[in-house]
Amino acid sequence: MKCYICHAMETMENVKPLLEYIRKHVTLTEEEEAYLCSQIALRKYLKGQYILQQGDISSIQCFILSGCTKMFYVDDAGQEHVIMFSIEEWWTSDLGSFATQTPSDFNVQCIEPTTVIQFPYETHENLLQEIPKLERFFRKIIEKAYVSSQKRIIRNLSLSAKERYQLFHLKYPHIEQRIPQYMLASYLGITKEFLSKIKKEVLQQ
Amino acid sequence: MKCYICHAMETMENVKPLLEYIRKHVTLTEEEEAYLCSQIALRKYLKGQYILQQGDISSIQCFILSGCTKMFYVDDAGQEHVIMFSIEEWWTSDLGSFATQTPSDFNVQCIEPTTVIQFPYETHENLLQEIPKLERFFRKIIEKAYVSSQKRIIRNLSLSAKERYQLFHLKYPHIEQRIPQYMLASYLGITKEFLSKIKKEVLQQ
DNA sequence: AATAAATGTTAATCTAGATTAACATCATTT
DNA sequence: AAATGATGTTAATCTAGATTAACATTTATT
Repeated sequence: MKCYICHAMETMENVKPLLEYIRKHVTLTEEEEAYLCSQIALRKYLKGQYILQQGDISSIQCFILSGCTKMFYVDDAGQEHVIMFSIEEWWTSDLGSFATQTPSDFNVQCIEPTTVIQFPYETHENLLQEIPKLERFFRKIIEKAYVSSQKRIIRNLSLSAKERYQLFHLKYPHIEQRIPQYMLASYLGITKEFLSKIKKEVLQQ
Repeated sequence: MKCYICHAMETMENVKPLLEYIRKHVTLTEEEEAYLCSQIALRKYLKGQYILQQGDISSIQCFILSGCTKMFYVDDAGQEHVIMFSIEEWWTSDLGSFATQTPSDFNVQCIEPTTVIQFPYETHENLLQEIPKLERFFRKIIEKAYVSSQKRIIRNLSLSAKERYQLFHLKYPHIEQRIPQYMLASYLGITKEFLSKIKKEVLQQ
């Protein structure tokens, strides 16, 4: 099978993680996989580059092959609020803006050099109609995202800042290592000064 | 068309709001609609009854025909945290538990006498495979739910309690009228005493 | 009509986490 | 290696919202 992204054999490799990921949820035929590949594109971003900016309509859904992104919201007071981090084998984009084709509330910025597979909106909707199994796949992906979003709401309502930090530290040690501490503080909903204090307390215990 | 729920003509009325709601998103044939109706059930709950209890696996997805429910989480300290209210023309259930068939983190309780249309899990999955347009429909519903969940996270991170109250008051005045104030406080993530104080301030302005 | 249960209010006191500001490290560029 | 910018720490002070507890009002039950 020839790579539909760059038409060369060697970079066929790039699509593999995506196909394997999809296989975990649904089983596509070889033709369907090939067709899927013909509809997507590879894109590399430098550290600091934006995949999406607040106010723009999200035209792509991105599957991360390598790198790390943060999705954040800048409020009226100019304060940044990190909504989520995304790393390899996960999605990044404002799904709301993508699905409804309305201006996004969020920014998505690369905090490492990042390589993604892009699903453009126009082809995405057709693709799902042509391959209902993909509709199923995306439904399941969104379900997962929704569930973790709900869990985040609970955590923010019922845990103290210290407990939230400890949970993150336990669940996502590999992410903690890759992001500056002030961004984690923003994700946890606290100031960097307070996170610094918490971490000291946790270490002393 | 005969009613598949109760096999009587007069209660065919009951399914109408659901069909109209579905029509806003996808177009089903008459046969598809009939088949859908054959797979669902009507259920009435009294005020105070539980549709789902924390720890149980959610076996049904519910579309509300009339009434009002709250979904809430009881934390380790015994504190209740309201995640969402649902009224007519909306869904209620722990989608996470339903989708993954794992024990739920949430309770869903009726705060009014409530009538719902139920989609049982076993038939739901088949239904979606048999009618891919319904797969699409549910994908869109979940997208919507996910988007509002994300928005809630932002609100909780970037707005003060007073601002959150004012927003709720503006956006959901019809819900505010139907729920006791202490439940709204829980939804807003504050104590009932503090909400009482806020409301007084807002009125005096 | 009387009582109990559920809901809402007020005010005093307390605390988790914010703010400010000065300083410390570390990484990058010249 | 000096300098600049990005990141992290510490400590003092401040505040939004929690807690407690007493009381008020509304609604349901006998």
